[in-house]
Amino acid sequence: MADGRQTMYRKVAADLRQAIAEGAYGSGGRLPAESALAERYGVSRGTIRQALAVLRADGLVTSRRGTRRVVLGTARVQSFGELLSFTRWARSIGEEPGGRVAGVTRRPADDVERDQLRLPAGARVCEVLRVRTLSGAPVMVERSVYPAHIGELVAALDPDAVSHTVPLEEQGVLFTDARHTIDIAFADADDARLLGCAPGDPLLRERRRTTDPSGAPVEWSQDRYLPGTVAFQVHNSTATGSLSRRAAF
Amino acid sequence: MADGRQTMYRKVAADLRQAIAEGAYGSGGRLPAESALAERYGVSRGTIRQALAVLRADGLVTSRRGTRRVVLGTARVQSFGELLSFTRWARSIGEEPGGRVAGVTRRPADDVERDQLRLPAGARVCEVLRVRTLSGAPVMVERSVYPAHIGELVAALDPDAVSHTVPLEEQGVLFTDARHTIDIAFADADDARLLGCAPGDPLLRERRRTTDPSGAPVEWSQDRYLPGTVAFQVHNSTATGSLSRRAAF
DNA sequence: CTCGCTCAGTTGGCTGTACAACTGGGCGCC
DNA sequence: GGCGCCCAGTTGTACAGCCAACTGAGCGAG
Repeated sequence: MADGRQTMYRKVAADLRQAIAEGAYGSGGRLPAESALAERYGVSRGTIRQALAVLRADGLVTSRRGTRRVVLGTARVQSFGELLSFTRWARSIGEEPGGRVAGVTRRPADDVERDQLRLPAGARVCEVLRVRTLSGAPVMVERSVYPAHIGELVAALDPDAVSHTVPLEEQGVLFTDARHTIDIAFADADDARLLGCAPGDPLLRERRRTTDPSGAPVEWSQDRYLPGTVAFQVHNSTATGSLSRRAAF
Repeated sequence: MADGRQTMYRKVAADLRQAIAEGAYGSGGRLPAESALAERYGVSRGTIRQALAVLRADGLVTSRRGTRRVVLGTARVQSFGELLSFTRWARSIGEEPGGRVAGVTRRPADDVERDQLRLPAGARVCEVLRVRTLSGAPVMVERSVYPAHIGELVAALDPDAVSHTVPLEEQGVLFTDARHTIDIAFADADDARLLGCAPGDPLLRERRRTTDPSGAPVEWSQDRYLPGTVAFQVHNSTATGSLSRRAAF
């Protein structure tokens, strides 16, 4: 995994996460005080607070002034990489992912794409249509739009390659931030053909804009899942919020 | 709003958020250095970093070692209260929310409910079925399950009350953490009758478990939206993640 | 017995410091 | 002109300390 940088607070967070998952404090139980953890791990209280902030953002523990932290749940949380890459996600849950490129189009960007990818007028993009499978069964259709210079890298990959994100990262294209919009769409002719459903059938749609470390958009993708195959789960709190409800356009 | 506690880092975050929304740094532009902001606001760099962590979690700015922060977008982000309360959300986007209680049931909790609300065997719950409207048009059916002691408070409210969360908070029932699971469901007879669609029509489903500051579950709700009325939007990054993809059961 | 107060314990907020890791641009060498 | 090196600038990580705000339990008054 790429985020295995060894800092103290990451190590503490990972250790606490495992302890919680093993039920060391029970569900609904209380964590030791920050000062006690600081002594146990031999670090300052600030470092412990940094580690706990990670767990709080993941929805594993509460945090309230005046009382010790409470364990909220023991849910396994996915890393950013597992969320972004269908391949990594599938493997992390023990499924065998597959994929097949069903079409590559090079064309001028439309208005939405220029806005999302922050491209100048007249810029060209590369769109990849792809069906993704779990254990051989089609599950999702992926329409990814890339700026031309990244699209060339994608188009050069093996059409049967299981993962696109992994080779892209090896070529220096990094994904660090993503904005997801989730709603319902209805299958068009391509969707129906690739997923084996009827045109007009409902699909769970995830539109995603991904950016690299410098904040430059690198991908604008629309994924359509067959109902009953995946669900999206989010945690938020008064302290850390990243989910919002939007009026549909 | 309830989260208006005046701390320095919140004030700085709010000020920077507004400046970004007004385009003071441009989209894709660079923020001043932390040290410069610290001097401008007369606070320490640590406080500035706390404020910037808020903006980063909201997906407004990047953060990368070695270079100044980059403005990712100017999206308006909802507060936790606006997300949790349909009423507050509707008002924040200038729509007129409405609601009508279509049924209240008191019964023993089933297995899922006992698990979600962390109730002992044999505990009873109160289920409220409710249709929500925007400008008079039905948009969503809400099935909320409360532990008995909270359910009594809800049942005592005016059936035509627009908001349930606001009076609940006034009676000391606070919502601070929530876990959302989003997928597709199909309309049953109740949904069809209340929303004016056909049984079997697809609906965007949000299941939500909400907890209070002490970590005790206070609500287990299932909301079903008509397609094309709302979408859910999430931001995540390698630094802060709260979204995950789940295999459907 | 019950209610209210006090108090130790705990987390939130803020300051200040130091060093490590990294970026981007400028400078000089070739 | 093009290339690589160096360096100032910037953010990340960690430490230490202080006070404020709040919780929960125990104690005492009524």
